[in-house]
Amino acid sequence: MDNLRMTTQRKIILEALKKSQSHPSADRVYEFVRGEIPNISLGTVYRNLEIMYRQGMIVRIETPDGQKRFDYDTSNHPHFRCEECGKIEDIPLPLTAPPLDPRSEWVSKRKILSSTVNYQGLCSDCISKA
Amino acid sequence: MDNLRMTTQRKIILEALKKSQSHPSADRVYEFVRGEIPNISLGTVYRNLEIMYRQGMIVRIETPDGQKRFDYDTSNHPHFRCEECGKIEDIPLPLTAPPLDPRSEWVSKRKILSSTVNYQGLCSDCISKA
DNA sequence: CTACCTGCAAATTGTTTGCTGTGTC
DNA sequence: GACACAGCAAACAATTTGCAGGTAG
Repeated sequence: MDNLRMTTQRKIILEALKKSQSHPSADRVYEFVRGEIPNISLGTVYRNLEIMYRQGMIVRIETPDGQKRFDYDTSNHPHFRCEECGKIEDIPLPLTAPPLDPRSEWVSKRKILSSTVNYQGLCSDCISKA
Repeated sequence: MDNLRMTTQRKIILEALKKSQSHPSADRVYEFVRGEIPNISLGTVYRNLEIMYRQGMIVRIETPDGQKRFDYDTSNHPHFRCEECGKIEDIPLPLTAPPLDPRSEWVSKRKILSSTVNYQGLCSDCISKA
């Protein structure tokens, strides 16, 4: 039941993510992949992104505009989101969330598994447009 | 055009958020508010949450389960999300994202406006259930 | 009195799912 | 050859929007 198959579709979807710097939405991935497999279905794209996400093969990013974005890079790295155009970029600096003191009472009652850091602002494109 | 009115509905929605510790979704806010104004419409709740969010009166939180949550506390504080039950809690510790070095080339090309820190794991309820 | 706002319902948007045939391992 | 997976379309869930009447300032 957990036996993954590397179908042509899955391979190309993963490839699309790998090539893209832009953390595309399912929709964008669909558009791209249709260049290679014109009759692929949107459902297949969603299904594969979900499966690969659950496998930990890719990362899923929540956004304020209600569309999930996907990232090929599974290393824990911070994202920067442009508040103007919505673009999401990787921040190429080693940054991690401050560690939670395990001796604190609040922390000791919970099990902390992971953390994420995000920055927002204006990207270089949107700055030069303004 | 940016002239806000404090209608009964808006007041009660804000009140509901203020009372709630649980970072409710629009749906939950709707349920609560119906206790006071039985014939309020869900559209009104959405409209008001959106307006108040845009005014900076409240905070909107993205979640992996595809429902936005809202927070009365607009101070920049970290959230903890339980991966089991989806509950979102405020972390009562002074924690901020690491500052970005403005001298770095990457940073200098952008305008950083804000940052958020999030932690994920298991809440105390879900630990004791396991 | 003037727009902003409400309730209602219909429309959109993003995503999921049931079905039936297919291709991977 | 079994069983995960594809395509297709219909179903869903969260949120948005058009309209006509109501109300705060």
